[in-house]
Amino acid sequence: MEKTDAVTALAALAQDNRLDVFRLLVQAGPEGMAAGAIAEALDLAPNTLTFHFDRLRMAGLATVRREGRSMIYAARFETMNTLVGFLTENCCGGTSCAPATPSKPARKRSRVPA
Amino acid sequence: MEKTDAVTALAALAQDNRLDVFRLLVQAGPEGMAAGAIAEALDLAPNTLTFHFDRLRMAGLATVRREGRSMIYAARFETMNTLVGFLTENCCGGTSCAPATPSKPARKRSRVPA
DNA sequence: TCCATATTTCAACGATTATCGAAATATTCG
DNA sequence: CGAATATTTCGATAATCGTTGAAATATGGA
Repeated sequence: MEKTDAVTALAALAQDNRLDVFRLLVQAGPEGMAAGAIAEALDLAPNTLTFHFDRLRMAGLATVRREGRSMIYAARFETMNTLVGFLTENCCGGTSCAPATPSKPARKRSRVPA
Repeated sequence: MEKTDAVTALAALAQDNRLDVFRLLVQAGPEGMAAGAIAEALDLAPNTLTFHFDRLRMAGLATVRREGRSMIYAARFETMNTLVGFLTENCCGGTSCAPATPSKPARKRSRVPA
């Protein structure tokens, strides 16, 4: 991930309403949510919402698809994970840094002992 | 973590020079770095840098301490980790989210928060 | 004390941002 | 077709942002 992509993604999340939208999408899961449903859930004007959707989409944090009259938005989880990795890159000069970092190489599920 | 704290932290990271500063601090580790050293490393005017440090500090992403004539800034890792947790809260409605490609069994990577 | 170093404060400026209202576009249904 | 629904586009506006230059503050050393 390029730095400018990271800045774009962070900027997309760094706004009250947009963060609400994104978190709602995250909770909605891969199936996403109709723009109208989001507008109602967050009490936002539809045109304002379009503006925010654009930002999220440009940042690679959301996708759209049309379904009848509705536009269905969904979170792009992969981008978010990449972003997190970018932030913690070379953390503490490469040495393991004390607190519970998500960049840690996560314990592998132990194989079934022979 | 409150939503407004998350927005503040994200906004603090959502700027080219500030993201550079933060990542430099992350890589510098808990001991931190002198303002002057950062200014030199990133080629930024000292007053501009002070402005950015303030943002990072207000967002809880950095700390300062004086050491002689220098101000030593260090990253606050805990805040960053909390922020990441906030973003992925209730991911996919609590069910394990299989990101992006449902076709492949997907390599194990980021852990799904409980 | 005086001087150099290191950093901060302040006022200004152009640029970007989020929101609004009104009008436009796309889709479905009768 | 024409009406209703769902969303987007456009133009305007106030607010916030990042940078600059000049001046101020704090520290350590001669």
